[in-house]
Amino acid sequence: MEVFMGHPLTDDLGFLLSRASGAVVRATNAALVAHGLRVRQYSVLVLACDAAEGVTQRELADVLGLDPSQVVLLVDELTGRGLVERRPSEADRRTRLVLATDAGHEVRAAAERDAAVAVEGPLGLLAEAERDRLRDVLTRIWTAAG
Amino acid sequence: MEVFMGHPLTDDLGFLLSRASGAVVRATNAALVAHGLRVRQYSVLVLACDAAEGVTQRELADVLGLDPSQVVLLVDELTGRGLVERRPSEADRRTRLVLATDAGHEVRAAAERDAAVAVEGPLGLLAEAERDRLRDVLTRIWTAAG
DNA sequence: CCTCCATCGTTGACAACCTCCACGATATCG
DNA sequence: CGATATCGTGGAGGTTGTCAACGATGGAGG
Repeated sequence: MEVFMGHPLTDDLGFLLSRASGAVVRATNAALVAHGLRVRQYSVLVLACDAAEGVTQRELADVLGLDPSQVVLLVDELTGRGLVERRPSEADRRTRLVLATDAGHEVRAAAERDAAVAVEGPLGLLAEAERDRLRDVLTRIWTAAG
Repeated sequence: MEVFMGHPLTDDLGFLLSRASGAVVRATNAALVAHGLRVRQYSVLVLACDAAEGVTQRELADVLGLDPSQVVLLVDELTGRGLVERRPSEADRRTRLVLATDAGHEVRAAAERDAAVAVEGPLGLLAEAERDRLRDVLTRIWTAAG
């Protein structure tokens, strides 16, 4: 593998980004199977759990960078497992608020613990200062891309 | 969007990683359509171009983190467009070396230029020192994940 | 009030991608 | 020679990304 170090491709930030991202996602997914979740669903669950008043599906799509049609399916799966529920909004009857159930909060807490452990593999040897710096850089890349 | 800053999810490195990765890949793909390529094929082409003696498909799979069966299809598409060719290896007749054609080298050079421009959007505002640091961190994440 | 236009959720379709399993051909080790 | 491993290939099944259309609702302007 060292043969490829210094290679034009392995120096490419885009390539490194997707490679690292894939590795972390894989590790997280492996940890989440125990809870019957994939990263995608887990992300929706977390956002629903942290929004006391609920989240609209449009907001979920914007934050996660997904097409609204994907959010529909994700929420469908989560409601099917009784982890979240859709509630009509009184303010805007076009939207449907997604709220986490009690079971949803429990699963989220358990999954969050396992996911954190799994991610220690790829990210464990990063110092806290490095993580902060990485967070900052990645956030800037994201916002710059619009 | 600012509503979600400081949120448990938007602080998650895995989430930020896949979000930033997706943004860069999208931008790169948009730039590559003009050359009839996607990032995946482009990566294979680059590796083939830079290996004067050719690359085995196994090596491609390892470097790119892909299943060997995916590499087959990618090389098929590139050969179909006349950008690379498969040549039997004399040393090991199980393997087939992938080499870039003259047309492949030309397309690679043109695509590389456009891709670099497209990526300036998401990555442009990073200082050179930051890019180096990011490269280092991402490489370590990748190798740590095995 | 009413009309025009934007937005939200939903559905459907299609291409791309990932993951796993199995096979034939070849290499390597004992 | 024989057992085992590796390389490329093919195929199946599930997940993701992207796009177009639709009904229902909201909002702005006449």
